[in-house]
Amino acid sequence: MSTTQQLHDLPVQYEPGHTERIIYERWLEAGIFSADVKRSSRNGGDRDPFVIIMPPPNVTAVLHMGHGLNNTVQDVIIRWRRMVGDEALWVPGTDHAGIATQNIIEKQLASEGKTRSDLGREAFVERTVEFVEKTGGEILQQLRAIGASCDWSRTAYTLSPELSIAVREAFVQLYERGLIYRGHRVIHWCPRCMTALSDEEAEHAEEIGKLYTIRYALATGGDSVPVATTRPETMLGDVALAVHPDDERFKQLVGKAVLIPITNIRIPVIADEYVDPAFGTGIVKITPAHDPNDFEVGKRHGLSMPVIMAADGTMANGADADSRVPRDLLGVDRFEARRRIVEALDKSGQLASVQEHQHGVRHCYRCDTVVEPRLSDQWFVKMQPLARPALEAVRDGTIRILPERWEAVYVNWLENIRDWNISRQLWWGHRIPVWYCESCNETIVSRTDVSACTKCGGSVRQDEDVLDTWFSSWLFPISTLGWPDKDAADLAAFYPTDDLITAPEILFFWVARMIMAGYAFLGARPFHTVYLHGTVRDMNHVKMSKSLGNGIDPMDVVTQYGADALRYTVVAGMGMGTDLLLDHHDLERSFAPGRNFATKLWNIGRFLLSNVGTSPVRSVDELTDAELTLADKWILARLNATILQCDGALGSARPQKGKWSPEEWHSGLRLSEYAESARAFVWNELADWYVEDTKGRISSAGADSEVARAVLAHVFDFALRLLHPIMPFITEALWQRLPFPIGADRCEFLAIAPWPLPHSLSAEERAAMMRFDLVREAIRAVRQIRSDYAILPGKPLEVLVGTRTGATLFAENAHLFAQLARAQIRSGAAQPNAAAHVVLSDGSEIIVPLAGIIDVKKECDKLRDELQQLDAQLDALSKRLRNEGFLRRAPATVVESERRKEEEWGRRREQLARKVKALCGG
RNA sequence: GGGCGAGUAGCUCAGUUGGUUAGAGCGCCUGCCUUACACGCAGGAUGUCGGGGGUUCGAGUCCCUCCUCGCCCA
Repeated sequence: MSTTQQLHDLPVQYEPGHTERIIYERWLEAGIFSADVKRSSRNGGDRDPFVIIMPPPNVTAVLHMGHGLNNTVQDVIIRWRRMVGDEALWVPGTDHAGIATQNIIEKQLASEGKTRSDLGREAFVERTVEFVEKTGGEILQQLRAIGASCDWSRTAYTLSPELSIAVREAFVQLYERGLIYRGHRVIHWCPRCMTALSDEEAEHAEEIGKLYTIRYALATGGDSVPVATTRPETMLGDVALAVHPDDERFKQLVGKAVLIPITNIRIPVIADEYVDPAFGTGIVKITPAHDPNDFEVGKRHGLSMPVIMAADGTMANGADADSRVPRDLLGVDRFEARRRIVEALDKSGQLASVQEHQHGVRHCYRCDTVVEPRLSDQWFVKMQPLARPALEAVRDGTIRILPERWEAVYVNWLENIRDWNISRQLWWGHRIPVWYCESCNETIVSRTDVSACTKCGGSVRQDEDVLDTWFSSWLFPISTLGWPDKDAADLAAFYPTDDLITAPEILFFWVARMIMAGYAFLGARPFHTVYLHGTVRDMNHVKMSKSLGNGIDPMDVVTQYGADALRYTVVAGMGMGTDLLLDHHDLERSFAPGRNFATKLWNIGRFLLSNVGTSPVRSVDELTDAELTLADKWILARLNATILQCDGALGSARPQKGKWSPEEWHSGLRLSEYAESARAFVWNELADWYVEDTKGRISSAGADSEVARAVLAHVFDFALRLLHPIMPFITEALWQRLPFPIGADRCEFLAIAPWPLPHSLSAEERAAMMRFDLVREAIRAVRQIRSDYAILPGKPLEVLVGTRTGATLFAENAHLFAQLARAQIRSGAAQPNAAAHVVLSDGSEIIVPLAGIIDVKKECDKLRDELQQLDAQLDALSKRLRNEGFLRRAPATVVESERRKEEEWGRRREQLARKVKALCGG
């Protein structure tokens, strides 16, 4: 597709499937997505680097609309910066997704009647690697189809050898700095995934459960003590009952002993501030191994901590449990055990009551299984010291979070941060780089594999567990650029990066932790902007997901309507931070905005091709003021205004002084406004007015035809540049076919063509815009009359413009009336009662003689309505202008503009009143 | 229970430090196959800015209060 040979036949219909594939290939061949360290200004080059690190999708994922939206936003931004002239780098990658991937392989094995222990660790990992190798790249391939301009040569993978070095380095460094430790405590455990989870991975859900009140008999006989619990099965692990020390009701109980129902194990009643006297009966059971709060109570009181459940959630006698679990409950699932225990309590009369009870229950974020609190040994990251700089960076404007309201959520989380459990009892992931000596119990934490104890030379075994996947992804901005290699060229050229674009759901999981890692390992922010976009939902506002069956496959959309249609729809439909609503039952309707606009662009292109042709045009720079028509000046001024609007909506790409000033902070990345500005210009101004205006001019040979061709080609060129980041394919396809001035310094691709530069509007341009706007108002008035009286568009009309304000202007632009309203401008008078009348905002009048058709009553009603409305407004206005307080206190400029308004409105009112009198007799 | 946020046209949302007649897209209604485009063109309708109170010359915008909803964290 050099420049001209394919121009001649622009198909009637745009064919995205064909065009997009070819164009993407051409971009790849030209290498325009690859960043060069030498061009980065941090490396002595002449371009500012602009870097986005992609939130890595799961390696096993296939593209869904959430990815579609996320990556479209990133691509829009990176393409914009590339055109501006930055050394743009968008690093793609995938994430090994420990739990999710392991679950897939385990499911496969289950269908073969096997478990992972049947295979053994090594074979299991091997099989997973094979699976990932086969299917892993799919989502990145799909991203190419939506136009993602990533630097594929830098594709990263969290489990690659390079990134694994970073993971080990991070672990060892933090350990050496005392920020990683092994802890024995109650953590969140998923009995289905058979692994520990971090606080963030155990999601809260409000549920209606049951609150059981159970009678614990006093060991001395006599009364029983009522205890409320939502999890009666944990009773088997009780080591005490507790009351609040100040609770007068139960003071006499403290120090006495009670018997656990069913097992009759003797436990004490203790006093602890933790107990909420208002909850339940005011007496709670203490099960230190199965509740984090009870664990703290247990530690305070030196209680034993019997574990009464196995890892898979079945009842079992674990550490310290002796034989607390009765034989008939051994191996029984926790929920079944709950049912049986409740039944037994009911039979023995120890179940006092059962009430409905709303409470928070945590679920595994990967499989939704109810999480079980469980006492175990895990590795933790001490978060408070890491959080401090991350908090400071957002507070002082080093990093901005958009939309701003998420900043409070971020701050709130970091202020109450808790230590991060990074151990996962999985096989798929980075194995924890810790070895334990079998002889002397030494713990060895090492960057390299250890084969013998460094202290006694004894044999060692490596920790069985792997690290939380987020422990590798929190390093992504530094590890993908080469850390921990301090001499890595990418690190020098491209770190810190610029924007991080993701969904709010992973603000804590990932974003906050990346910021901490940036400061912890490189002492610098990983990026200056966090852009959190909304969620894709269906028409009932339910989050789209494959499993719910309300998903949309972006690839279907690309096939049917093209990537540009998808991208435009997504960008235009998504205000800052707002959700994107799409109808999965009606793709056509959902993506109509993008598809329709793409078609519109295509047709403008077809018009240009057939009317402007392909031969070179004059350069707009050499067009003189005298050559340009009012319409030319107007569209050029509007183009300039549109560039300013787009730039304004996109905002400052980076903080000018290192930190974001409040103005910069609030003005950035309003992508939907940028899209709407560009669209409105192309459609409502260029196509609806200017293209129509040029039709007559171009078809008649002569100098003016050349002027119109030049302006048309120039304006469309720049419009395509403005739209390219949003709709890269169709704009590139059209741009390649556009006529250019002879000798123009033209890039090979629109994708690397310079972003338009605006200038500030001159007074002359402003005047041209105002005059043309009046012409447009007049033409609209004629069209309105046409519509009011149902006069077919093709039927010519006569328009009388009288001798008032706009008359000369309208006469000078008679061709516009002819082209845009099929109206002939005439001077002279008409019988008032045989014509339709419109009084324009400046008092000019449009009179269309319509003898025989005119409905005088209708005309009068219309004019009287307008007059009445105007009078009401003038009333309010003059009241304001007679108000002492207003005149004294309002700024002079406001008062002045109100005065001017009164004058203008007064002029129009006068004209309207005259009209009404002439036509309606009063 | 704590924190954050939102209620503006049928729907999704803009509305910059208070200052025109409160806007946009989609949808809706009417007419039109006007030689780039019916995936289009032209015209049109639609708001007690959640309720109440206050500050002010002036409130969608600031303050108080109530109602409704959402999110995050216990």
